[in-house]
Amino acid sequence: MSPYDPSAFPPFAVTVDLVVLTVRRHALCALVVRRGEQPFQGRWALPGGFVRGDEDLAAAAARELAEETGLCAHDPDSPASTPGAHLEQLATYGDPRRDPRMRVVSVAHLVLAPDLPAPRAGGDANSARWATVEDLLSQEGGFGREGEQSTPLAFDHARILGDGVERARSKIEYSSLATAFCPPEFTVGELRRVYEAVWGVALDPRNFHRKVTGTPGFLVPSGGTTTRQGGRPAQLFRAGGATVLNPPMLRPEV
Amino acid sequence: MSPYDPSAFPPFAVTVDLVVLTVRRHALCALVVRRGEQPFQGRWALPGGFVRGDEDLAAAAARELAEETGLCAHDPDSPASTPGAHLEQLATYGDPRRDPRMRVVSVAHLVLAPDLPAPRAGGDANSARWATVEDLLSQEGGFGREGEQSTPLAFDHARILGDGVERARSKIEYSSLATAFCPPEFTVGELRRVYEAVWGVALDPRNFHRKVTGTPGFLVPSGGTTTRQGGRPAQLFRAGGATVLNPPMLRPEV
DNA sequence: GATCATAGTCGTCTGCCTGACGATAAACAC
DNA sequence: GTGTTTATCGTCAGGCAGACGACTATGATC
Repeated sequence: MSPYDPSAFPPFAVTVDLVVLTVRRHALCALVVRRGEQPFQGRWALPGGFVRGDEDLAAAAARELAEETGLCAHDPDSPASTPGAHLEQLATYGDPRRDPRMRVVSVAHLVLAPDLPAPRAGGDANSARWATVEDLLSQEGGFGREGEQSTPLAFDHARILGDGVERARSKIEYSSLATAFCPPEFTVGELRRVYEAVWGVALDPRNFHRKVTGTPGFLVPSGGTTTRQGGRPAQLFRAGGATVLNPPMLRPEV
Repeated sequence: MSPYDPSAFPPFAVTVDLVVLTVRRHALCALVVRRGEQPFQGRWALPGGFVRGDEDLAAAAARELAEETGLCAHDPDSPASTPGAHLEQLATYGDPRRDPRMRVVSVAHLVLAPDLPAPRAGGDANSARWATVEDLLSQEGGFGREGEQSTPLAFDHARILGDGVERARSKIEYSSLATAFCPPEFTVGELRRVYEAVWGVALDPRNFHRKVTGTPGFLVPSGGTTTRQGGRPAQLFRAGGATVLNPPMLRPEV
């Protein structure tokens, strides 16, 4: 058979889905959009869309991210534009029955962003909002506290979200990525609250302070101080050049 | 526009590519096949092929693996068949120009296998062989020692292989996956040689022994001993139930 | 202004883990 | 037997982390 025989490579639709995580009010939150069309019409889903014919996967993810949030993604693998959020490929989901309409392979991406203003609705999404990961992944499917209908996420998005959250929880152990959740300048306490929100545990402020200030390249003092968290003024830091944390910052065991 | 408008989702071909790693003669080796057709005809490439229309990604990877090696993959996410090799999704590569013929998105998978007999040729591959990762990733493109032509891997397969090797190097730090390179029963020394081959470093036999035998659930004694490595008989072990190593087994720093 | 609550920062102590390395044990080759 | 190889146990010092005491500097409250 000819290598161009179409029957040799059944056509797939390829999409990108985004797990956009942030920390708001001491809770790990994900961006979800309400679906405007079938299937799963009216249900919440991860933002995403089709990859264009001449577009790289990371570019498609960055485009969708900008459409949904206005964020400019910073892909470490590509020449950096304005750094705003961390973007990395997460995993690819291709179960033949994951979309009832047709064969869709979705390349999920993970975005870690600082706390953002209210999300703006994207092109084909009725509305977008932040929801706590806890609500989204609870057995009932979430949003109880806000009075929303308690439905699980569309498609296999709960699994994708779970994978993204686990990736984030694991990556902040041995990388400096937790700073991606922080504004450009932040205090040690703010960084600690990021770890606490992502891991869902309480950390000792004194040991945490010793650890992060003692890890070379993790934090560099920016000179100023702030009192926006109350209490004694805290020193302001920026993310240092280090990307890997050695030794790592291990989660407390259960 | 209708959600079924074909122009909304340009068709892609979806393939799986395999990074099959093993340890042979104290060296980390990867499985490569010689391409029988254009493009890159005659060049070495990672094994792989098109995903079928009704096939899951992991199933496609397991099928290609069986076709190339006869190995039965053990995907931890799916109900285990005969455990033979570890298989996990690695990453997805979708640069629009990575295949000159058409738009191909390739979902790469990583396989860790014990030392195998000589590979058997797959369906559309002229021949298959093991090559050391060092040779494959050297600037010249490899195979100098064997007298082969010194050409780099086809497509973007050098990058995929590099990503797979780095994943393997990193994963054996904090998981028990190094046992996937070993036969069902193995000695501490054999396991140490796996770490040494994958990381490319020498490890202290005494500290290594203390570490792996002291990590709960990593190794369970199988009762017997062997002297197949020469010297004093060594106790035989099987892989224990633990999948994560706590505390991890960190690579020595450079 | 004194007091309190809050948050940040510096130290101490102890136990665990690791790297370096000495010593012994049990096989094989000669 | 002697030497070589590999396996295994032990010791010791240094580093790091968890637990926690102490002190500092702000705003809030009385």
